[in-house]
Amino acid sequence: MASGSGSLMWFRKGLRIHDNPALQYAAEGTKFLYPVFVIDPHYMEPDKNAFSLGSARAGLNRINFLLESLADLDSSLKKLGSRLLVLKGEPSEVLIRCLKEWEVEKLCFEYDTEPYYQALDFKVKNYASTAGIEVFSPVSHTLFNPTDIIQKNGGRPPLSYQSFVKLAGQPSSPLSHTLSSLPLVGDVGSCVISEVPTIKELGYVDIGQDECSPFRGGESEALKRLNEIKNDKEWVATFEKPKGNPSAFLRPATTVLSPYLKFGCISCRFFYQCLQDVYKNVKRHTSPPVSLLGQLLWRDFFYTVAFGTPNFDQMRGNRICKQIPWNDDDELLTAWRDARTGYPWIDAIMVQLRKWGWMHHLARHSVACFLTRGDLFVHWEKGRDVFERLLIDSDWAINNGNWLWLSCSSFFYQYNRIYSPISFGKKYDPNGDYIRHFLPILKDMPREYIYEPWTAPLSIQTKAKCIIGRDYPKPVVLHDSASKECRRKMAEAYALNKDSNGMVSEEDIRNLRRKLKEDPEQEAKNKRIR
DNA sequence: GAAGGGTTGGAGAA
DNA sequence: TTCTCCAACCCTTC
Repeated sequence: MASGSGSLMWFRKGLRIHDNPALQYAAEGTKFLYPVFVIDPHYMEPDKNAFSLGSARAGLNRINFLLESLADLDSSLKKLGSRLLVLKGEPSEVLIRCLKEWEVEKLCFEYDTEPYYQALDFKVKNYASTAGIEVFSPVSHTLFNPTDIIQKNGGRPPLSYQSFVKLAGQPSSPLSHTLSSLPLVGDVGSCVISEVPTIKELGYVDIGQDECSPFRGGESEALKRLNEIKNDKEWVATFEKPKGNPSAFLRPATTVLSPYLKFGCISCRFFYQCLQDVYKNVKRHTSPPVSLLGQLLWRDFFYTVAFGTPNFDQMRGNRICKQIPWNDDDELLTAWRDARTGYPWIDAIMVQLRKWGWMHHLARHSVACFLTRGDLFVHWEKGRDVFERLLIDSDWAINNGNWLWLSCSSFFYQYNRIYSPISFGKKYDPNGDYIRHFLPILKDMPREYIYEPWTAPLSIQTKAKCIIGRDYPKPVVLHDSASKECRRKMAEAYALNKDSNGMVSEEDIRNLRRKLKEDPEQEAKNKRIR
């Protein structure tokens, strides 16, 4: 054991050959290389109790995307004279067993800032150091090292994009070296190794192509997509994030590189370099924060804040999160989750999420605002959970960061700016083609009623073969009054947070919740009495 | 303490 | 398509 002549490359994210410093270091000066991926059954195997097909932690689309990424990685490794060794079990136990059994002197894996990996890596590193195994764990999932930025800022993460950019400076460059071959895989002893499983082998039944994500996983697919983007210089040069069209689904208005960045099928540093190359060759181009390059900076911003903020993924105990007395209403939550709000724009987006595991960022904004501060006043953590499960690109730092943003709990505070579940979508897609595609029950509804079908006369509903209240639900809330009510609640909650100077107790929240439940008219009277 | 700025609101006017 | 107003938030900087 230990002090052998092999290297173990532990893949988790970073599922790529290009710009992979951990892989490159693992392959250097070693006789044997063990490229390992551990399948955690909890993450991958079916859970019948979950609200959608998938495991306890991930929806089927993301599991499938991961399997495709692994198969692509395996195929690339094979071309280089190696292969992916797939093992099953609790990752730290499996890893430590491999380290014990194989002759390994170097353990290499990409550094990861997520709490899950921090805890996991702590256990594995601990064992490696007692066994005298060298550990190499470089930062290559982000452009910058979040630890450095937090240190530069005096130990706390910067809380605005602008202050982050000032601290960040220039990102590190991708590796220029391309691997042409890899060392042989060593003897695996008694460890049970398998090929990358298929979705069926994991215990899932095949679902129709119609019902699943059109985006295929893997480094090859990612590089192909990046290449197409690079070739469309005009598109790259004029990209402005807030101006994208959320209803475009035949040709999405963004790069759809997010799932590939999430799993590290593509290197963000390589992507950054490609964008700079395009910018160099055009007369003028957009700039951060709205440009494509800006999107990579936003990604690093969220990674940095998430890493430096204890309890980033919850309201309680999170010092940058406003304490707000959200409703605990399961009926409203499931109506939203299952695309039954009665607002076609909202429901179509939720269907796209369920089927594709991806939707445009403004569509995400629209439904996140609707669930939380805009209409339903349901806790952002509940919406976060749904996104985390169903998105193929769900990324711990970015998903939580955006829910904090959209719910006006952190980063963004203009709670009066509410997305309308009717006019926002109509602005981009007056005919409702997006709705007709994802909610075919409404496909024959005339365009003047497609965003508000409950206002259509019964004769029109009959003709469209869609009776509201029978074939498609009535709205769960009335947007005009619900959004007004939400504004009132947000104002009250903000006032409480201000008065308490960031020290809002559980009891304060309970009291405010009780107060907000009172009749608004009574509330007005109360104010006058006071 | 005031002023300026904030990737992505809506509605109505020009 | 671009503007102002709505009502007024926060953080950063000075």
